[in-house]
Amino acid sequence: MKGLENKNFIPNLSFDCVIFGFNGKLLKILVLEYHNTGFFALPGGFIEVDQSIDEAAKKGVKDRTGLDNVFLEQFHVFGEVDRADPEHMRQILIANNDLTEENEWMLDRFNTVGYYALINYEEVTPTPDQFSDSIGWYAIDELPDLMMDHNQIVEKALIVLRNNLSEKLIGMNLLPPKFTMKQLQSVFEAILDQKLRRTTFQRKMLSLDILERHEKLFQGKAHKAPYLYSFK
Amino acid sequence: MKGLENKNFIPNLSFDCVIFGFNGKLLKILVLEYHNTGFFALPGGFIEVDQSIDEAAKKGVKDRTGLDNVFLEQFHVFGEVDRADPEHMRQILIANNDLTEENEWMLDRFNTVGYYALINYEEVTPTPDQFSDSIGWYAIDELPDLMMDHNQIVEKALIVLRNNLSEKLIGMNLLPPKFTMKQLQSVFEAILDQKLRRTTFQRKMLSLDILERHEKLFQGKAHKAPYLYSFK
DNA sequence: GATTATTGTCATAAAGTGAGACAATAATAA
DNA sequence: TTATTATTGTCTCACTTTATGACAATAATC
Repeated sequence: MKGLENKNFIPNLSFDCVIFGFNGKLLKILVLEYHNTGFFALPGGFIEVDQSIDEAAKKGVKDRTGLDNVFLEQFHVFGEVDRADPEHMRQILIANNDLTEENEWMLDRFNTVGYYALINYEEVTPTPDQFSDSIGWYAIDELPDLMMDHNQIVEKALIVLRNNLSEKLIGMNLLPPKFTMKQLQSVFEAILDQKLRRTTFQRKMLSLDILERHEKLFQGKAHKAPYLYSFK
Repeated sequence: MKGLENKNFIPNLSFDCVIFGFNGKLLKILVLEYHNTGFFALPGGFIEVDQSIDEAAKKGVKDRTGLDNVFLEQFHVFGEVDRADPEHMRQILIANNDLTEENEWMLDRFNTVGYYALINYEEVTPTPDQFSDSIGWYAIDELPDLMMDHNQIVEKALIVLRNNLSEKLIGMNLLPPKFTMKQLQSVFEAILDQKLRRTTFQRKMLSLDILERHEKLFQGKAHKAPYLYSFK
């Protein structure tokens, strides 16, 4: 199998990544479509015997997005006995001519560690993995039916993201290094799925003392030019 | 091996539990001491092939405490390659006369799912597992050196507990079904490791509308008797 | 029956948030 | 060149929440 040969993986354990991006309007995630099966799935993979789970997930995100140094955090382990139907994996292996004896371990029960990543949408070149022929951005409320329990994994990731948004101040990971206050507000609104009050939002963000204001203004629109900010 | 024979476990994956209790003054956790090795460790175990990770952890807590229906939640997966020194496990197996060929899988790399539990200290009868000769409560700031990365696991559990305390309102799980406002405040103070203001705390708790006040008062002290409350 | 320690509640001050007003200004239209 | 438009940065005032202290109520003890 391309890419998996000569590697030793830990059995019964995988990782799956909910990779969030923001296109200026909508919160989106990266979804793979597998060859000839019509299955949609989250980007994921297995853990090599001499690789930490974090390293494996980090490499997974790098391979699918080209990005290094991304905000990436595990959020939950999904450990139900029958969370993954082995029949799905069988069909994927068959579609790839990979249903060999040495790959049978992939049909076993799998526990998976869920990770979520926040990335700068503009910097990404999505790249399919060896099983899939397409990878693309899907708005969070227009996801296709995903394999196994991947829709639930996304749900849980969203809950955790919403909880951590204000507390950990991670929203800026979805934006370019320099951004306007309005862009930042849009990120919060997209994630929380609610409108926020402009003046209150601005006052709060500034009071947190985490933003650096740059004198260089963002111009090009027919109105007062807003400041650009970066994360301190 | 007593208790493990005839069972099929998932390799390379375990769980460990940080079981919190509150004795009225201090926040404590349950720690095991292993036979003849002097090793201290968190209660934990392996996951059977037809058992979810949650079920395994739940059973682990039941076996060590006798308690069912306990607040129990996973908080982190520890997946570093060398987080567990196989030499420790080897010594434990030797001390138990269990270092057989069929137990060699226990010497392999292990990823572990960390759980934390909050229990009513008074209801517990701590029970050692088959490898350990003692189990006992240790104050959170007087823990012995634990095996492997178990001290770090406790650290992380504490951080998560502190974060979730106010948000998820889980503090009452450390108390008997009926408790006074002062007891509840003591729990918060022990977990957060800081003094809280009595009137503010009381007003906040009552405003949350999660407590039921009972007319039956707690008596026995030389002052006005406080109300008893229970969780709604 | 007075004393003591602690409780339940209120009063006031301080801090934080909601909601709108208004001047400033970059591009566009006149 | 000047007026218009849309949006930004900031301020104000009302309202809500939190901090802090005061005080009466009361169960056991002296």
